[in-house]
Amino acid sequence: VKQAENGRTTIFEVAEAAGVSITTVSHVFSGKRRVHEETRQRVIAAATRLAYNPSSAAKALATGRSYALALQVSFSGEALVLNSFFSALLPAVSLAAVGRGYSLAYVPPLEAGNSFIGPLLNEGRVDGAVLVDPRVDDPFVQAVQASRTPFVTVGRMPDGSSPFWIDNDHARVCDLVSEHLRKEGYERAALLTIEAEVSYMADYLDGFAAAFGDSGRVVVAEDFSNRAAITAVAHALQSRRPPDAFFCVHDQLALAAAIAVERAGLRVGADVGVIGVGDSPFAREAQPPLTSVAVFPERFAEPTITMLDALIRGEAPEAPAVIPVRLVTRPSTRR
Amino acid sequence: VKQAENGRTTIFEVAEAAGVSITTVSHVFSGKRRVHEETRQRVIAAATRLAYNPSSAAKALATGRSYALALQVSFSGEALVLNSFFSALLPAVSLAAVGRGYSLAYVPPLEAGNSFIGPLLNEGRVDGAVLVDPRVDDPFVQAVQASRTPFVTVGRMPDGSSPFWIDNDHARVCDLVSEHLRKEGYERAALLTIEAEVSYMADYLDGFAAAFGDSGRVVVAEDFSNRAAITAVAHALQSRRPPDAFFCVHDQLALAAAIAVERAGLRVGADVGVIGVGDSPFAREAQPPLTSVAVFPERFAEPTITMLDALIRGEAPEAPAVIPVRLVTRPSTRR
DNA sequence: TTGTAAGCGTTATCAG
DNA sequence: CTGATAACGCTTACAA
Repeated sequence: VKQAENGRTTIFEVAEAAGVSITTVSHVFSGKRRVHEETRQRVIAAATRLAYNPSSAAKALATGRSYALALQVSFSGEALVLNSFFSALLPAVSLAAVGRGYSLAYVPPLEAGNSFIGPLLNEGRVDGAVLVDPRVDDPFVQAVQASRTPFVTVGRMPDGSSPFWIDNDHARVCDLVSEHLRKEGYERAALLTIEAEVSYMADYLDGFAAAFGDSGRVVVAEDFSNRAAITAVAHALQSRRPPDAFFCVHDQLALAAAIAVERAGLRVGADVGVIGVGDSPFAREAQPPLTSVAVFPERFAEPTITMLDALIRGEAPEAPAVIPVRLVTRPSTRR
Repeated sequence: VKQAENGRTTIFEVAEAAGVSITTVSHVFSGKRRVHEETRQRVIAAATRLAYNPSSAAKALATGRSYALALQVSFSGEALVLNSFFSALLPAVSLAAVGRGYSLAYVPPLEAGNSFIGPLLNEGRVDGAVLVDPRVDDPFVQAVQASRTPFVTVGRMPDGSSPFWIDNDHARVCDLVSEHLRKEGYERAALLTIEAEVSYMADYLDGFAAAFGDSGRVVVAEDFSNRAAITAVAHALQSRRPPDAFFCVHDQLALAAAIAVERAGLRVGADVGVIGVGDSPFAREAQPPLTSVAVFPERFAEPTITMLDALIRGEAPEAPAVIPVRLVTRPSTRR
């Protein structure tokens, strides 16, 4: 019988202790074939007593699977700091992955030509990837596609190239917002957004145009900073027919918009409505509290992992999932 | 010669194509022994042509190392959302890990008894762990110690049980703050903090006591929410000798403190100084802008991975690293 | 400077 | 219901 030199208990030792072959031990752990209950108990007992843990490396070599997934977010820096969606998504996805026996490797945004993209994908370190807010020109996204690694996106591929995605119901967001603003009597809404090549930006542009048509107007901030948004909003407020409401694609932009409105000597709510997306703590605790469309990052976890797991195992994945949203009304859109 | 059935190029195919043994191919890639330059070139050429990538699973099985690290943060939810330090730390650490050939597995905060803690650590999926703001009673932290997995902490173990850590220079934070407040003429500073079993909380309590002695006072908020902090600060301001400055252990608390000060009819800066830690975008863009002690999460990455790598390889790690901080003065502490 | 061959600890294919 | 045994694709003594 083989003895472990490095201290690890091996399948051989368990087999000997239980008086069975390693084949049986393997099957007790994998559940891939029936094992007589009594035998099973003996094996379990022996394994427990010897503190046996199957080596993931050996399993990986034998099966060709690593039982690890990669998760990448396309942005970092302040965009990440200010993104409460991601902060909630990451633990949830990780937990769901772990619940399926996968570990979750976090991949930072990588620059083109980064020499670590290849190894990660081509050395068989991961079985699949979760791409959050993917951009078509992202080097990692391209490498994932090139290496034929199964992947699921959170948010859609902007070019519609992948049918495997989970996304917020952005269309519904637009509907909820437009309906609410109308009901409150706002007439000249503007969409406050930033330039970014992710799918939901297009959704908001389309949805906003559909809901507001020519009466709507699009204001683009340079980036996610307060400074940029304040400048953009201030500028819009000085125009001939200034907007009387701002539909902001992110709470962070909404906060800035509210500040700009007040600096212009107008009242948030009574004069100019401000509404955001995300329902972050910042929206809740702002002065005045901001109306926002709540999204639920935790709900992405299970569908995402389920879909990716199916893809990896070559099974037919379920249809793309659209996660519901909810409007939370607060004083920033009350007249 | 073995042929790959699953499509992967193996070391055997490269060896044959280059007219050498697999041993030589192995050494060309690992660099663990000299290979004649000409031979080396042939091997590289063959490997490139065949798109060879060494199987990480096979490598792991042969060497006993997984080339993966785990990173865990002890908190989640709003505490995580509001923590810009972590959002910057994660990509930086991941990049540094990847630069050393490791992938980085994100481990969510796990509850005691979670059945996935064991496998992750005992199946040899990771060679080491990074524990961010560890708490002594955290199940994962305990499991890491029990499994004898090498680990480095970002922030110290509250019980001082591990000498392998990287931390902000919290003592210096206290010095900078007290010196600054004194210079600006504030005389009755209060420390605004929350209850949490992480090392830096103790640092601030100690540092504050040392700097302000009996003239100092500690105000404890229930949690990191604005509501809790506002309540605590409002209460303190109503006391007999109200503080004339708040030293807040986090920018998030400082923002709330500023709100509470204004609601009490006092002016931030002129009447009551407010100073935070983190120098987050929120501090920068607040009204008035908040004085804050800047910290540099990106600087944690290299020292952390270097230390952990040394530990894993059984080498002597460098001394604990203390990362410098910097005071950023803004109107919230200007009289 | 290079090669041979024995592991590493599983899974999976046959055969009983 | 259970076992032998050949992969899986590397690393690393040991030998030349």
